[in-house]
Amino acid sequence: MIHLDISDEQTLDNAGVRITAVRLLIWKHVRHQFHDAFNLADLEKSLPTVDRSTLFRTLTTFTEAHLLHEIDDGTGTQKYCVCHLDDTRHCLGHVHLTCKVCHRTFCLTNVTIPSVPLPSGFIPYETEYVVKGVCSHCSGTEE
Amino acid sequence: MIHLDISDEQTLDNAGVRITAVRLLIWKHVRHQFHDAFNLADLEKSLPTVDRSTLFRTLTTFTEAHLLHEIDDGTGTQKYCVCHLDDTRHCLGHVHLTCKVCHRTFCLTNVTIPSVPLPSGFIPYETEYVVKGVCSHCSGTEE
DNA sequence: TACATTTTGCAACTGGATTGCAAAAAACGT
DNA sequence: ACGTTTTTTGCAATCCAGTTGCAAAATGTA
Repeated sequence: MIHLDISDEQTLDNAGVRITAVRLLIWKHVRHQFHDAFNLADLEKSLPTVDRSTLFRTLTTFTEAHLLHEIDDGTGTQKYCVCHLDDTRHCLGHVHLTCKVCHRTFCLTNVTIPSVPLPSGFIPYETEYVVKGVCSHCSGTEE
Repeated sequence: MIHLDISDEQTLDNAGVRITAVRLLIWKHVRHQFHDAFNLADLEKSLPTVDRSTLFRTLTTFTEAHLLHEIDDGTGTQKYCVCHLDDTRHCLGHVHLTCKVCHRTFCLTNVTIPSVPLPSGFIPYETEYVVKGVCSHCSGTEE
């Protein structure tokens, strides 16, 4: 989870991620350019100077450091999203919306996943809750 | 959704799927061999006489005819499961469990997905609810 | 500065999904 | 039943996202 009042350098350092020129570039980019979930291909397009494998490894590093979280929205490609909340609730599990038209994915950071009764013996670790539909932008119902 | 009291031929016919020798072979196989979710690779292994592309296209045909439903359990490969209930609830959405150890996926056909408040303007179509954890078999808590 | 460690770029590879196309099978009209 | 049309199947090739080995570059450390 990131803090708004500290520098990007501090954010990486706090998360235990060694600072390099490339990592800082990538972090500033995902932090300021992407407002919803993005994937490796998105990042590749917008940062053509950095190699795909480096982007991939950096995303993995950031995810392990809890600067990003991974989303599996069912589109077949792994997506990532900046952890924007200070509390741990965010990364424990929240609802995601994915649009069948524009293929964008959004986090409902304020909605926690309702639990369901599980069969005895099954030990849960994490839950994925994804609503597929059409977003307000694509449905034309935006204000 | 399939009915227990009719023949496999009837099942395909009722679903509007033209009957061929290969389709009947595949249907009998998925219907009687797999008790939980399976993927294309599983089917390939157990039916080596049928080509992968045919299996793939047949799974697509069956899914479109609502004989199977697709599950995205986050393991990275598309899974399928026979629709075992007579009502429409089954294919509308139920909870899936996936085991991090054996990578098997199970349907909780009797548990419907609890709904959450959605932002106005978003039009929902379907919901994916997957609990990742360790199944009773792998956790050693089986009876 | 010299050396050790980590990160990066390149290229190659993996694995699952998917497609073009010709042969085989099934459906159809007579 | 026969030839004709349509659909299905098998094969091979391709696509694409993700991933890895390795040498070069960058960074950290004495």
